[in-house]
Amino acid sequence: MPRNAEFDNNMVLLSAMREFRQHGYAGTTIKSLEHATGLSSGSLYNSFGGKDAIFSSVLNHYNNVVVRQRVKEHLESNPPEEGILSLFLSLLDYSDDQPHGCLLTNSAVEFGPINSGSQPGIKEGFEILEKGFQTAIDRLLRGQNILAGSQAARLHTHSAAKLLAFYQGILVLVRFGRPKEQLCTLINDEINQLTGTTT
Amino acid sequence: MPRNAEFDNNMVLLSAMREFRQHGYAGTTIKSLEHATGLSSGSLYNSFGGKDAIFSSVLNHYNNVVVRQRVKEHLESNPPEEGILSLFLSLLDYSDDQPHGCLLTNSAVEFGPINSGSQPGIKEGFEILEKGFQTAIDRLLRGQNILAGSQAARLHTHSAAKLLAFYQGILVLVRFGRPKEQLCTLINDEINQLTGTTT
DNA sequence: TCCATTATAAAACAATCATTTTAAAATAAG
DNA sequence: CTTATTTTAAAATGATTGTTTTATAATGGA
Repeated sequence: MPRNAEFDNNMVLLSAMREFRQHGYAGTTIKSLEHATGLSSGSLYNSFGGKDAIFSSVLNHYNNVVVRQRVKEHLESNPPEEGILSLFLSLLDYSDDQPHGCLLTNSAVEFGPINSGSQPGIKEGFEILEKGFQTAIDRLLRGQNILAGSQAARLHTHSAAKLLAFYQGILVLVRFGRPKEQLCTLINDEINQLTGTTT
Repeated sequence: MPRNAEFDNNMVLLSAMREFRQHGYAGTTIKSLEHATGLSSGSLYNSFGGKDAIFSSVLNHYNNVVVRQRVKEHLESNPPEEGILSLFLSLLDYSDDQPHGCLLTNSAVEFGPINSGSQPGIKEGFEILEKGFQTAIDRLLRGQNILAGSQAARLHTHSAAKLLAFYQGILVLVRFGRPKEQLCTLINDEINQLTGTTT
């Protein structure tokens, strides 16, 4: 076989990811991807395919290096109540001038219920998140010796979905530009209420 | 003065609103607006200005006929706990095949923290919502005879912001296409937990 | 009626879009 | 070294973008 590519595939995906997170799918052009990645359109089309395919690869990469990483680092750590809290607080870890926002949230909103089916990575990412929340909650209940079926357990029936909703809401507010301090206290309040003993 | 316009301004704004809610700002073209409104681009530019200006008018109209209307109908009604619940449940009132999503949520996510400043209507809409939540919570506390500064009151310190976050999260999940039934039980759980007596 | 002013529709416009083609440069295998 | 194959960069392509221009139709005020 002749000639090897001159670029690092992961680096290119990372650059493209930043671009899509900031400007969305429609707002990102091939030209802006050329500039961001340093590759010419020829190389981009040669190694990834069209814009759709690039986005698919980016989304897949995002699920692997961001979403799964977050779940593993926070939601599978001990103790679960601290992990859940630190996961949410990690959403505020961005350079103060421009929050990048979540590619899953942004894409789900941009594509809508009809077109989001064309990007399976969105649904996949949501499932990774929700399952992560579920396992954390399961461990939380077990740690508090709460019997399955009890009233205390019933309070946590849909907690995974609730956490997912709260998660998406926070990311909308992050993307909207809410001050970090506000979101920080907001998160502490909400998570402590969920994980704390019945106060 | 000569000749009057042949169209109803509010009808045109309503059609354009549907288009922007479904496809976003970037995903909506002048051609699609021509088709949706029945006007030619000439008329659109003549009466509203460019695409930006059309979107501004639509956003303003959305705040007036959707957001303020929702706040007035639900959050200023009695009793407040029922109003808050019915507000959230009203987010699920759409024809089953295609939820339109919230123009504020969608726009905040699409524009991002940098460009959203160019559309003051977004910030304005968020403020209308949050103030509505705040007044409802104030009335709720007063109705429950909860003293300001008490521990019970402290539980509700950031409730308005929390409700706003939950509101945005639900709308992301709506836009993502989550089944209504799931979101319905989710909403009932969350709001009852907030408004219910301390269980 | 006549005219000044506006609304309307269609054509025209340049810029930008995603994508393809072209041709030159590069390299692993023989 | 050769050569077949691939990467790469730049130019070219056709479609679509937002916007402007043009010409025609319409109407309130004099």
